[in-house]
Amino acid sequence: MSSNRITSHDVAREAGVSQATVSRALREDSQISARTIARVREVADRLGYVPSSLGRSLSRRTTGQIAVVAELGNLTYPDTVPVMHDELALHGYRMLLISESADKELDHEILFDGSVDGVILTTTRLDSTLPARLHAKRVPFVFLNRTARGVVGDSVTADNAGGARAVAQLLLGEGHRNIAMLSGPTDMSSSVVRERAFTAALREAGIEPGHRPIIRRELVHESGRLGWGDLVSMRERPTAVFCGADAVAVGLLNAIAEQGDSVRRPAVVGFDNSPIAGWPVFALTTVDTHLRDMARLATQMLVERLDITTSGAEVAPRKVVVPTTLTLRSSHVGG
Amino acid sequence: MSSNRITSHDVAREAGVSQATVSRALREDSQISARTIARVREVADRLGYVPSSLGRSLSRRTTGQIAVVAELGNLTYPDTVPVMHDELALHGYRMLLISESADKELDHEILFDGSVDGVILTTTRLDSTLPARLHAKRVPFVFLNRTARGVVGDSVTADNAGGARAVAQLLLGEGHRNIAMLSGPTDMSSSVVRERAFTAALREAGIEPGHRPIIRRELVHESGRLGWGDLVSMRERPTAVFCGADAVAVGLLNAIAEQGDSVRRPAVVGFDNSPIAGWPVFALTTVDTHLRDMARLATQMLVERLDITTSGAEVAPRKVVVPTTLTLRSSHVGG
DNA sequence: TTGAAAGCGCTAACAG
DNA sequence: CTGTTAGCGCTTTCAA
Repeated sequence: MSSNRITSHDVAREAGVSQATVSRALREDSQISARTIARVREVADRLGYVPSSLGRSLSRRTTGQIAVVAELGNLTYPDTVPVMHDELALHGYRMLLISESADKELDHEILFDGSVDGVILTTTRLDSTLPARLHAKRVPFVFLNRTARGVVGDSVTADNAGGARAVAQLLLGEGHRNIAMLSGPTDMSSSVVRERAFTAALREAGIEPGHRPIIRRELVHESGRLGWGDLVSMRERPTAVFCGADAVAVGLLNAIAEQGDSVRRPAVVGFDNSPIAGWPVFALTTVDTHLRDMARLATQMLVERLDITTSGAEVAPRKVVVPTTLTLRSSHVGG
Repeated sequence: MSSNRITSHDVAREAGVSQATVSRALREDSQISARTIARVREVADRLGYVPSSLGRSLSRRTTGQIAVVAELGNLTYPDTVPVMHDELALHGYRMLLISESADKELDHEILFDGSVDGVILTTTRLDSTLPARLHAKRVPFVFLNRTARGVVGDSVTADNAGGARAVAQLLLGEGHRNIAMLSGPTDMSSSVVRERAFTAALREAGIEPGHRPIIRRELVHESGRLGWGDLVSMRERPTAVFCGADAVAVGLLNAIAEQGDSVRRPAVVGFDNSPIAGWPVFALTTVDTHLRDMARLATQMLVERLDITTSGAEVAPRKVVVPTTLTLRSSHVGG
């Protein structure tokens, strides 16, 4: 039935002050007398008053909320989301986690209906219209490890090209001459860059097209399993495989494990250095993208952007590229 | 500078109707003439008008938003969150994902400040004050695979006791007589029930206390690794280990793998049947709690509860217990 | 079928 | 230091 919500009016009446005074006292806003503050506080506590974020947001024209668009299936983000959450809290913002699956694009209505002050994009595809729509609606945003076609915006990206080149050199140095890549979709900026740099490095080393087959799928566990099926059916089976993400590499290693010890395992290298890569059963050699650092950086950039926007100033978008680190374990030696 | 937001007033002016008519037309609310609806729609689209959820929520006294309190470290929830999201969407609700870490309890302010209509609790500890506070503030909620001490509320739980008993029988049937348990914290309802039922089953089978050691830690990967350290230091090393969650079992198997093939591996059984349990490298025998079904059920219960609350009726809390299924793979035979 | 007006709970001038 | 008064953008009577 009736909404039992306690409002600032209730507190005001009970404390014998005006509603505005309650509002101020609870925010320690202007110079309200210590006595009044104490009294209002006491009454508010006693009544269990919690200010309505709806009323506040509507009145202030700012919500203090930031949306993080993340993909649940992605193994890397249980790591990064807490970082963003804490960094946002540090600056007085609340995090709204928007979960997105690769298959179905969300309507994203919540990003446009005034529920949030800004957005961190971690899943955006190259041809997504989302960034442009955010731009048109003046919703500040930042890309984390992604970019979109023809869209200007703050971004933090790993040095995907450098990482991929390092992998190429590692594998070539180990003597491999037939190296496959289990790459990601062509509309995923990070994956495209990795693939391109990797291919280029192999080409420069004189590896022929037939000896650098590329298979593209979503960068998920299942793709690694499917990839193994593709590899074994090749006439000359590659001796090494570069996976566009750790999730794929792990799927591949799982598929191989399923065959038992009979098969000769190719060298396998991943990308991301997600926690699972370090699990002894995989001991995955991979490229550390320092995602937690990237997440913190992206968050800070968005917060700064929010300040800039509020102040009415104009500052050009900033693009930060974070160096990667090759992380050697044992999967890059075949078995 | 100024907030460029387009409001229903802007649309009204442009369409030559009143603001109220815009509101109605866009909701196809009362009997607005088809012509007016069409015109308003056209103008709204052209102007890129998106209704403010703040204004709507404040006016309606209901937000259409449901918070899901989940733990990011938990391996099971990338599976369940999409289920809840879709089920909520089906009923016209939006999901707000609140990430919680085991270490630091969030302030949960957002659950009380009018931002949401209801809450799904998936991480609550036995002695958490959260459920009681929600109850006091009349915020409808439902427990998913959890309960709290002395709190009445709708809940969906797995038959944790039945599952644990099934594991005991399996291990006893395999001839084990010295069975350890890597259990969870004593303030986690699901874990407490599993441990209690398991211990009882072993006791009934005449297994002596010294042959059913229990080690309690958070139900996370790291605990499995630490647990292996504890096990190897025992005078009579257990031949089988029951883990309170798949995450622990996987950590344990990882620790064992680290030692190489030299060690005799104990039988290992997990709980949850999270996707990782099915990975060939682990082939984890475990108890399927059918978490996706549970998640759907919990969501439906909350939606019903919301309807009940709105209608002003009184319906006693419902407790649903979902049967578990023992899922045999190969980890329950030692090596 | 539509408009005018009140109000959801808060913040923010403006007085005093 | 505190009260009064306008809104923030929407929904919802009540009239017309």
